[in-house]
Amino acid sequence: MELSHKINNCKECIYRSWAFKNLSDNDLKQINDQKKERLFRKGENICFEGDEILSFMYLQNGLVKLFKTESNNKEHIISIAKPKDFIGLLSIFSNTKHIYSITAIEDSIVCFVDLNVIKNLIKTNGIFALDFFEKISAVSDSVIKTRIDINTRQLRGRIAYILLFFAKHIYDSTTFNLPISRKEVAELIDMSTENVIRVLSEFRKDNLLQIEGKNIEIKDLKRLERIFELG
Amino acid sequence: MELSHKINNCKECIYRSWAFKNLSDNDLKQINDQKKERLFRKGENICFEGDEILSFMYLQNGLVKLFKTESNNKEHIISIAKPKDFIGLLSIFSNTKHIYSITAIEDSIVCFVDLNVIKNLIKTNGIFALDFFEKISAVSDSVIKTRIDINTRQLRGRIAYILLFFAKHIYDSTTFNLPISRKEVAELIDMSTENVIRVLSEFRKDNLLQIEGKNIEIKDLKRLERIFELG
DNA sequence: CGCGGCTTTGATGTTCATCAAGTAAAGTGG
DNA sequence: CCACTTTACTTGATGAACATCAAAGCCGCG
Repeated sequence: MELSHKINNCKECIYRSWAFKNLSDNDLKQINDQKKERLFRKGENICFEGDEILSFMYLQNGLVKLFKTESNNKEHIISIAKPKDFIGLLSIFSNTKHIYSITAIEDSIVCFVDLNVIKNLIKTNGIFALDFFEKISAVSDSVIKTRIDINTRQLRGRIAYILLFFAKHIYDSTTFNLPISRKEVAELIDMSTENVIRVLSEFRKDNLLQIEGKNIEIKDLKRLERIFELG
Repeated sequence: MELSHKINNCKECIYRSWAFKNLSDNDLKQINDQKKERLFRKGENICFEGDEILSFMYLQNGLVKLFKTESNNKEHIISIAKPKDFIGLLSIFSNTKHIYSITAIEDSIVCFVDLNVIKNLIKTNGIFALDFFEKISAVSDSVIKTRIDINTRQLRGRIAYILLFFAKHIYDSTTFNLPISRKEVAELIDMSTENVIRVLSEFRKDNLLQIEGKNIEIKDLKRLERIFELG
């Protein structure tokens, strides 16, 4: 990952196409003048449950997890956000405090835009408002869809899901380095760590996967997809 | 329920406070002129998965369920919407077709507003845009939170959840008529119909509930809440 | 080097879905 | 309105899916 490349001008930001394509130079300047970019190292916290929401947060690069700490001190991962995702979900409009914690699971660059600036743009630029909501709606809908996909399946289907998720949506390759621990996989798809490991081993023995620590190669994509489909 | 009372003027609609409080008389007229209200009888379908999205739908009265039909022809209920909820979730901004089906589980009045009128208002009335997104964000966030609440609990906790949901959020009473069948409860909280019945019987035997068919009285709210908390 | 957290495998018991079978309730057509 | 059919409800018995416990190896880190 190229982290030394610091984007200083929104106008030239490669992610501008996202929801900001219809901003005038003037509106864009509003964002550019006060936005802050920050690099978070793998494992670093970006925000905590209960923190005041001050910014709209946009993931430029890397990978982060949204999670909740349960009463028994266990963590439950809600979703994994990838580049171009806005992070923090919709609570930024309906809450004053973050309802989830966010941590980088790979070195990540997050762009912070003052929430008031965004709100002001929504008020004054109708085209932007629609573009913007189209995008953030898609993210929220996909979180709901994912939770259902996971919870209506049993263990093998869930593991298949998460492997396909990383292969297709994150790394666009059948070979990748799993960015999270077995324990975190468990927290993400609601199963025990032991069973995550067991099912992965089973898949390896069945020649579906090749595994060396965090390094995973999907050797039979078709069959893995079928396991996902069948639940 | 008073279904003969047809609301003809948005200006006097008791639900106007919702997200439409800051509309000028002129803007309100735009909505009023083309909105359509319709009564759906218990069991009637409001829309199907795959239908084109033409309207913003707002539940004035009654109760509806959002669900998906799985490949094995089983239904999976995503959420139950109550009066003042907009129904259809956020997909209305990021999709052209409904991703869930919606059916009335009690006689319900739904108000349909042409989606283009809403989009136009978002474009031209910034205050409205913000009010509006604040409300619909809250609904989406609550769907996500609910799915997590349910799926991180085991059977007794899930049944406790659903009983408390109806008692607190829908009927505001510890005595109520369960509007859905045991089977639908099962589809909503991801468990088998038999086990829904079993846990309900168990709660009855433990003097937590009194049950006569669909009629349920919560006799020990505190203990039910504790069961929910403990999972 | 040693400690704590992650990983792995096996053994055990719990939770839960499924199957079966019967009763009650709710539609449906004559 | 009644016989008939279907759908909902209920309970028990069984086995599958899964979490939990236990023990040991591994790895990174101070």
